[in-house]
Amino acid sequence: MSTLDEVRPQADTGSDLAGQVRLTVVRLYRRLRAEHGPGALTGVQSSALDTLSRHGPLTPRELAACERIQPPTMTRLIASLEKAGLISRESHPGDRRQHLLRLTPLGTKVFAEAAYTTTHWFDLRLAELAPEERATLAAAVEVINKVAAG
Amino acid sequence: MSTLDEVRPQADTGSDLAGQVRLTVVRLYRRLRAEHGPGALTGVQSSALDTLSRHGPLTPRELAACERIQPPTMTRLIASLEKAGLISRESHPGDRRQHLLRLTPLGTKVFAEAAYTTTHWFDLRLAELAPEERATLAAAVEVINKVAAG
DNA sequence: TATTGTTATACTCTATAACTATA
DNA sequence: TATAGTTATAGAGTATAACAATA
Repeated sequence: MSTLDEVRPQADTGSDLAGQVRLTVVRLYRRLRAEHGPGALTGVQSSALDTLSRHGPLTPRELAACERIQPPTMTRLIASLEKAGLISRESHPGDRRQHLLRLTPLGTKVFAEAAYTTTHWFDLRLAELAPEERATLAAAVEVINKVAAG
Repeated sequence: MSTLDEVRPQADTGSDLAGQVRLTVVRLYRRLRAEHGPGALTGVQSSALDTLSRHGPLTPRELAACERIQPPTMTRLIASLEKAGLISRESHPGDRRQHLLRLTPLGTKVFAEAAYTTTHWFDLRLAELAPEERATLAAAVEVINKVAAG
C-alpha cells in the first residue's frame, strides 16, 4: 500500500496495535449509534444503569467518578434517566446537598432486557460468529476493561 | 488463539456478549476522547485518513460511504482536514460536480506518526500488557472489523 | 429530472466556568 | 471557606431537509 513501513520500529511497543484498536472502537461506536433503535437505551444510559446496578445507590458525584465524566454531564444524564422513570433520587441521610440515585423497578426491568441494552443489528451479527470468535471478543472485553480501569 | 479456556461460561448467549462489548466500546471511546492530546488527530480524523490511505483518492461521497457517515457530516470533516493541510481536493476528470480527495505529503507524514494517530495514555497501557493479551486484542480487532463490514 | 456537494438547523455527548444551597 | 449539584455556554460529531450547480 503506502509508506507505512516507516512506522514499523515502534510496532512491538504496542503503538500500531493501539492505533488499530482506536480505529475499530471509533468505527464500531459510530455504527452502534447509527443502528440504535428508537426507544432503546443509548450506550451512555446503559453504562450508567450498569454502574448503578453493580454498585447500588450512588450520589451523582460518585456516579460521575465511576463513569469518568464531569458532574455537569452527569446532571444531564440523570435528568434523562429520571424523566424515563429508570432511576429515582432519594434525599441523602445527613447531607441535604446530596442525593442518592437508585434504579427504579422499571429501570431494573428495562436494564435486564437485552432488547433495550444492546443493538439488534449488533446482537444478530455476534450471534452469527463462530464460538471461538465470540470467545475472543469476551476475552478482549476483559483486557480492555482492565486497561480502562487504570 | 489465546486464552479461550479462561473465558467464563457465560459468554455464550450472544445477547449478553453484545451488551458487554457495547459497554466496553462506549467507555473506551469516552476515555480515548478524554485523553486525546492537543494537536493530535481525533479518532474520526484518523479514520478518514486511514480510509484514504488504503483506498487512494476518493470523492466526498465515496469517502462518506466508506466511513458510513452522511454527506453533510463528511463536508465538515473534509473542511477540518483541509484546513489542517492533511488532504487536498482536485477537480474530478469528467464531472465538475465532484472532487477527488487525496492525502497531502504532510497528511501522509502525520498519519504515519503514531503520536498523532494514537493516544499516549492508551499506547502506554497496551505496552504494559502481556503478549497474549495484545494478541487477544489484535484478534478481536479482526473479528469486529468483520462484523462491522457487514 | 437525478445526482453531488453544501448550507441551515438541530440533537447528543462532552467540557469549563460561574452560580446556589448547604456544610 | 469548602463541597454538591445545577445552570450557562461552547465545541465535537452526528443527522435530516432544503438548496445550488452540474449532469
